[in-house]
Amino acid sequence: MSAEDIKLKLVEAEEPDENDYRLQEQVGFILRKAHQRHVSIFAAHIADLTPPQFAALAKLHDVGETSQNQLGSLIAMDAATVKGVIDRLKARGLVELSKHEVDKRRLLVNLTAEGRNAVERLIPIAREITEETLAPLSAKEAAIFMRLLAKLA
Amino acid sequence: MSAEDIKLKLVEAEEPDENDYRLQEQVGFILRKAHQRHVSIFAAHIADLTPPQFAALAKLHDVGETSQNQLGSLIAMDAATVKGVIDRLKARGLVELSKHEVDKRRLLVNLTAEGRNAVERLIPIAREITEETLAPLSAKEAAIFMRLLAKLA
DNA sequence: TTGATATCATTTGCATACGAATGAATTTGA
DNA sequence: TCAAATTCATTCGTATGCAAATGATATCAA
Repeated sequence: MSAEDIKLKLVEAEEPDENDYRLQEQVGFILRKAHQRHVSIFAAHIADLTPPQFAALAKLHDVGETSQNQLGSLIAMDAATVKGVIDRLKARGLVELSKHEVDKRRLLVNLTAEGRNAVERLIPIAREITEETLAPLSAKEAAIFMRLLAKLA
Repeated sequence: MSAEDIKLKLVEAEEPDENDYRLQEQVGFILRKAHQRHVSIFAAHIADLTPPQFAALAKLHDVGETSQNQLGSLIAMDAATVKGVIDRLKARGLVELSKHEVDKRRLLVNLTAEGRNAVERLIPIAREITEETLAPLSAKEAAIFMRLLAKLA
């Protein structure tokens, strides 16, 4: 093999052909699919709430009363998105809103009794959802995966 | 320590307290955040296309003419979603549609010359997006992560 | 052959998700 | 103190994403 051939081979190995882009192997694409699969598993276990709605309820259960924006930042939703989620939870009587006495800009969000009951009933199911989502991995693999995923997010 | 205490301790270790559900540690939640981060990186590099739109173009570039539904299954989009994506690409002149001669139900999708130019120009950038998305991981970690992520998706 | 099924595409309705613009209230800093 | 900057929330527009219903066409099976 000539020096030229070797160089060619190295270049091939390092720089993939531009015409050969494998969508199915790109992180973004697989991340999107993994997320889709999770949402589907979630829906199969909890039909009447979406993952974002449950996230809002679970976080409220965890931290108690918060402003709408603050809640949004805790569950990674921008202001516009969290508003829609909270509006729908409010319409269903799972959360209630009130005005902050001191800072009149803030809208405080709280679980209602019904909302609290719902979260507490659903948390065990949410654990099953996590388990089923990770089911394709062994316990060791799952631990490694979660560590690396957290670094990416 | 009494037998009762030991049993209590074991139960605590195996069955997490129902009141202590850590949203931030659930796969679904982190998956959603990782996906959000990727979309944000994508948008910073490619402002005029979304990841699904690019996926459609890249896949068309890869496989050539396909029916709309077939394309959808190749890029993990249901019929309703892929229709919207293709409609918008068509409106921008990046793909063109035609009817299948034999099977009159099918709508064939093709890249236009402009669409082909766009994909070929963007593929190197898409590689950078993948790289930046995986940047928090070492090369070894990234390889492991991709293997495990693929198992989940 | 034809009736039951299945497939392809479309439409509607609902729920994220986010950028950008707006308005109200608060905080900062010169 | 008071004008500028920031924060909180809302609204609008656009783009996925999916369930369910519908219509057209194609395939299968009795």
